[in-house]
Amino acid sequence: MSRKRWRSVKEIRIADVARLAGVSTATVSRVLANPDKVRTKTHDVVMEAVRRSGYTPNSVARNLRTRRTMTVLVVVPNLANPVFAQILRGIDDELTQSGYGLVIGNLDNCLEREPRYVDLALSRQADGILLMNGRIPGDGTRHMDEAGLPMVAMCAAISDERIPSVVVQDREASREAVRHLVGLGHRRLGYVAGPTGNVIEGERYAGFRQGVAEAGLGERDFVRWEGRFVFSTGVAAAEAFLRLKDRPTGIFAASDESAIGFLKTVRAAGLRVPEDVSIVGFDGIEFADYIEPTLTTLQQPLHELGRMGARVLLKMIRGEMKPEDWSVRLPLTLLDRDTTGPAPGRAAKPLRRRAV
Amino acid sequence: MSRKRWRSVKEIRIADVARLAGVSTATVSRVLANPDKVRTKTHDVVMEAVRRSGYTPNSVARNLRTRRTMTVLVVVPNLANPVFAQILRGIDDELTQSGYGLVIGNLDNCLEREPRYVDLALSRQADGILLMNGRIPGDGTRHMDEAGLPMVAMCAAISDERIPSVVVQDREASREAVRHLVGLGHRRLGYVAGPTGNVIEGERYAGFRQGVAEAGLGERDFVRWEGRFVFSTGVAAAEAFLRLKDRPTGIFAASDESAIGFLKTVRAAGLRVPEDVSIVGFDGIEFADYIEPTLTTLQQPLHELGRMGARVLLKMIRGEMKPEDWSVRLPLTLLDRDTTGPAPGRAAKPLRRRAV
DNA sequence: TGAAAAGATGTAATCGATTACACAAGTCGA
DNA sequence: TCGACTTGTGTAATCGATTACATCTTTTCA
Repeated sequence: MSRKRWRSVKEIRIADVARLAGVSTATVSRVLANPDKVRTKTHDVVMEAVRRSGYTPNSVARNLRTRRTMTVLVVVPNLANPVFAQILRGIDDELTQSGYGLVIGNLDNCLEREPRYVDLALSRQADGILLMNGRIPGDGTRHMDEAGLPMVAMCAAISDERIPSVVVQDREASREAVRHLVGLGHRRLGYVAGPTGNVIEGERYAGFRQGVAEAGLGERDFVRWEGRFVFSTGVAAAEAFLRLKDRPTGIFAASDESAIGFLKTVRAAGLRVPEDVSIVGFDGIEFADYIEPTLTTLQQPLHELGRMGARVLLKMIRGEMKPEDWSVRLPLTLLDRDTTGPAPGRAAKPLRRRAV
Repeated sequence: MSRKRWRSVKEIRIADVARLAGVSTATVSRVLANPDKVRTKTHDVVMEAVRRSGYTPNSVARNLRTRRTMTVLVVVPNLANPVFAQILRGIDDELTQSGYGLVIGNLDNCLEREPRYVDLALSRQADGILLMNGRIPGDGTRHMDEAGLPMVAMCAAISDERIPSVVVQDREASREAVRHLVGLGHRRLGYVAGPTGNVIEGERYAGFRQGVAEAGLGERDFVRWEGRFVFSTGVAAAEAFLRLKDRPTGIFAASDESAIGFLKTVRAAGLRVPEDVSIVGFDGIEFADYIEPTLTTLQQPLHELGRMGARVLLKMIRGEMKPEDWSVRLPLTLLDRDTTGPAPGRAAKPLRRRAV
């Protein structure tokens, strides 16, 4: 297929620099890694040679010899979801501080792509993995676990393995969402779900049901629509909602995107929000504050989540784990905005920002 | 700092597999790379040994020996912008098809982070680079260019170098946006800009001014607000807009996010869109269809852009470039939705989807 | 001043794969 | 049955850095 393989114009090795500087390769290496282990004079000569030759160390060779890459792999289920961009920012900040690099693997919602990234790490291209893929742990993760690869789960419940987890309190937050709706007088609820089998969805749904139970409501007092954490799920759920004879008045969506999809669709059908129906989202993405009415939602501490995940992984890589690092659970904040209001035939609104 | 370095439980090398199978390492390597170059019997014996030992090749060693990584680096200015998630999807599709992997480098809007990623590639951790950073080419890119590293610019105008570019027709599309507004009777315009010095911003602004000129308007017939491609820029621009005595009626924002920020702010101030002011965005992100009113915008062929960029880079890596690959320019589509309408004191609306 | 300690540098082994080359075994036609 | 050819496998060099150890130089201090 290929006519001629592409070749670098100049390919400078450490040996070339050594020759140019009149020293051994060991010295060049030392100048670059431990400048204080060589004489100042030598240092300057070598650095000059480095500059003149335009030398850049071949990190593949270095990684082979040192047996580490100073790189961490982050597996993201879907980059199009703005939630992950925020988390990645937190991860990156923490890693950079410690001299580590970051490689992002995007699953694009296809679990079939997972092995590709798992291999990347197994084949020593990364020193550790941050898994944000909320799947039930399968063969892939098991292999990594057996291979002893440092790894942190950034979604609930994989934690029952020997894998530490850094997560948000999905369950408690979902309960709070229900409590919020019930507090406004809503007695008939709707739940716009995430992907069935997803660990995070499982937590949020569990919290929702817990809230329902605590309100003294039962299985028949709510409707559940399956889907994913995307706009179109909200649209589909709303369409189903609109076909109901006895419609819920309080909706909890497991993601902001689906909440927004729902919102748009019911408004297009002529319903008023929050007068006819109240909606609570989950995530706290920036966009939720730019729609009309602004979305009541549970804000995740995304940046902090990223930082904590990276911090725990680094500890694991360095063999510095402490017992309390094995399970970190961060609280969320309820942003009480304009898509929630009293149930039809009720009164005013409470405060604005409340910790869960 | 670190108490004890973490160590893998079992570290299986190709030599271990060879011993287990009773063959040489060369044979194991061949079984894995060219299964048809070995006897079936041998193949089975080796594969069994691979399975039993749980061997995964060390790709760092392989990369060193073969002098390639089968990996491409993509430098993204800001992952939080949904535009890039879409482009990445296209890139990934194309690369996967050719057996290449993808590493994402996020600049997070800090140009200072660029050298980190440039080094990544210079140090042979990637076989090529896709640059989406719309900066004027600086030292970083020059080094890569000199090192002969295959690289494709996915933003306008770096193309005057020896670097191929795959871009959208920003300038033509912006002209079209102005033409659209002018066609609706708007004679006083506003331009919500991207970052000054950014190549893409330059193109879009040039197109805007070209459109203005073609409409027979002059420098005093429009206002320009500086900013970046984010929500808050739109908010700030709208605040400035609201303070004007003689307000424009047709606004062109260089990104959907800033258009949405603008929209929200002017509506909050009591203006009606499009009755009082029309707004055109640029990008065609999914969100733009979920706000109210839905945003008129120029839709980029994001997936296609990604595929083309990757395709050209692969050609470059393989030394298969043809003259027409050096400059690819993709057309956009004007999505005529609900934020644009006749200038105050004019009539109806034209068609819905128009190629630029 | 001289012996021991500390400091600077060089030599060569090493990381774990791939692959050119050599060689052995098997196949074929005359 | 013999060489020519094909096929399969092993030996060892190689990719480009790092680093243990040896060696040589300088400093320190009794």
